Amino acid sequence: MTSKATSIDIAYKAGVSQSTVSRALRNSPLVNLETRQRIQAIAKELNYKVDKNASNLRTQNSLTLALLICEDPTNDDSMINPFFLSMLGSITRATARQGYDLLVSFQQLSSDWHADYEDSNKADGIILLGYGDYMDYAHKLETLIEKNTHFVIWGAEHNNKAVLSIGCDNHQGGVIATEHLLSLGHRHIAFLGDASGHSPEFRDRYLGHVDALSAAGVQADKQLQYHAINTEASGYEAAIALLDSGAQFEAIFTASDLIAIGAIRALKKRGVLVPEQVAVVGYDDIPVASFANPALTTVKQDTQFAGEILVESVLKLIRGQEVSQRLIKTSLVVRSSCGAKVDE
Amino acid sequence: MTSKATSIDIAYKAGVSQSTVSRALRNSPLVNLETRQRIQAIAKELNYKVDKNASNLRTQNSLTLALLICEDPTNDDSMINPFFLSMLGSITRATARQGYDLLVSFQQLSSDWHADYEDSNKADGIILLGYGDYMDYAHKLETLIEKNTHFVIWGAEHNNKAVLSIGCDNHQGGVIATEHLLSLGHRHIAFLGDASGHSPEFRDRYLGHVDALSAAGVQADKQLQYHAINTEASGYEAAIALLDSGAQFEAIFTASDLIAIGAIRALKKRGVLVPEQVAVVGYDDIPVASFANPALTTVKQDTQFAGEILVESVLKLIRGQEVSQRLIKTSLVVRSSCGAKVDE
DNA sequence: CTGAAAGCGCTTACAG
DNA sequence: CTGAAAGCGCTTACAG
Repeated sequence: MTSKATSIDIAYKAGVSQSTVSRALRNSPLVNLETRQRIQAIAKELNYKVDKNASNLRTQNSLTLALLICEDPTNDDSMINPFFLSMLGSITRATARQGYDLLVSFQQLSSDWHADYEDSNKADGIILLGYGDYMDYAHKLETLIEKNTHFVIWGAEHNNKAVLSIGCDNHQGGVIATEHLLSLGHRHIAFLGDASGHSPEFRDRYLGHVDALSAAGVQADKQLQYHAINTEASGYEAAIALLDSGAQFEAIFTASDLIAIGAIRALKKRGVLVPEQVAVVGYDDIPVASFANPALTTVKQDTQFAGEILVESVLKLIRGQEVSQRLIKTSLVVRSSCGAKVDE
Repeated sequence: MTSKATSIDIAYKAGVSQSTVSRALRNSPLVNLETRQRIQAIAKELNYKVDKNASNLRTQNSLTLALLICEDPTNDDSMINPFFLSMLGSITRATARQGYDLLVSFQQLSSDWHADYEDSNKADGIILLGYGDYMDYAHKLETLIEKNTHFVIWGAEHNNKAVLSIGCDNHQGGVIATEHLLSLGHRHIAFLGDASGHSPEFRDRYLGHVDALSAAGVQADKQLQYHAINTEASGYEAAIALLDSGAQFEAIFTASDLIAIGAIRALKKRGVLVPEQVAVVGYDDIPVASFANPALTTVKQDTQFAGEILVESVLKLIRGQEVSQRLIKTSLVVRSSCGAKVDE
């Protein structure tokens, strides 16, 4: 292996000073165009790449973003929330488009992640993707704020105004899902998901659901709300409990697709036809949703767009520009699980 | 924001030289234990973190790995191969366990990715996750080899011996899937997937399939092999073509779960019962597999283990240790789509 | 338009 | 056991 070329090697070959090489490679107009091109040609020929560590050290930035995915301790290690996986994809792409690199890390709630990345100059800013209950790590957020870390957090609006959050409008998502079921004539609509506030996103979906019912003159029935966390198994159990309660219902709105898929499995197990006897609407539009049987009608969170906004926002923070909370609108993807007519 | 503490600040506070601080923080036994602890305490108090750029520049390594996921141009942007997503999760974890950071990037075949990461000292080594046909970028691999980049590639064994590949034993996977179907009494088994060699992994699965048939005294029927790429839609089409051919078959083995899910959709559409009339076995055990209806019997690639081996291998390469090609055994996950008896 | 020089914050021989 | 010093490879004021 011939050792890597440095700017000094190029300077030598081009017969100029190392400073000029550095300027030329950054395409500085200070350098004579012809010299600039000659230097760039030599750099290319020697397969030269600027040493990131050296330039970062000098400029005190890293052109890198860190993505911390905070895992739900209630989930087992092996399975990551598919919704986050979509986000990961779009964030990766958005980051690259902005000329930044992306450091990815899964974090246990327990570990000492706060601030490490920016303090060690590994990243200029941090994007946090976390499960429901941000209260659990409020303390860690405090530390981040205290240290003036540039970070943005995905999810519900935060009560600490120093925290910039970007998220989809969960209330609105709950509204459109419920309005859709109402428009299909359903009046007894069950809700499967955590409505306790432990998971602010789920709670907002539930609140949207309740508000849409009220707006239609339907009183939400507390007996039709069953607790579920974001897993298929939990959705299954919640639906079984609902079924066992003997309550009357013609539709189910779930706080997530995973819950919906579990619920559908429970309904099938009990011989209940979906959507003929019970209509189901999920939330997230994860890839599985379209493969479910029947294909799941669901509230789509635009991960593509969300990833872009998230990246754009941290970058603004880093550059000291104005940024503000932002709620992204959701949309309904109508498939067959709700009983609406669609071409397959 | 109080500006970040440096080792000099700590030295000042501890009344020692900066060199001693540096040694103490790396826990060098050269430094008196008591002094060492005092320095570490001060560092903690000041929330000091070693500047990565400075230490990397000095030591000429980055303690960072890069994961390049090469996307299949035949797939649309939005959907990443779910199998890769699992791998991403396990690689991220394995990397962290080794004390390394992980840079993640999705790469278009077209772009100029080769070597950038290691040349610019952003990463010490590279893990490549790519779709089927590595021949398409053989040239880029050449460049990597030429530059003595430390990299390992996921997938089929490579004909260039300078390339280290780690992968699951696709031939064996094809064998166990087929043996299982044979054991259930099926003799006319269709194969859905690319068998052309354009995708070496799919071809090996096919070859395993053919060999298992031969071993059982069954002649593989070329009429029962239909081309499909790794998407649900392609699986659907292949199954429709198979159905339309009028050929007789009681089972289908597909080169991937996505194909299997598409095939099941096609079978249902045509009123064919799975598994009663046609048994289906997939490949990958992606998360969707267990939610499919019926739940998919499939060949599981142990992503957890694979991620660990992949990371371990690049690290060995980086350290100049001995490493060799490695084939990881697959296992069969029996669910209901094959008609075998299982408790649900 | 170009060059000499300082310095980013570390690590590590070298000397004691 | 500790310190003074060099140097990793850049970028960028400063001087011309």
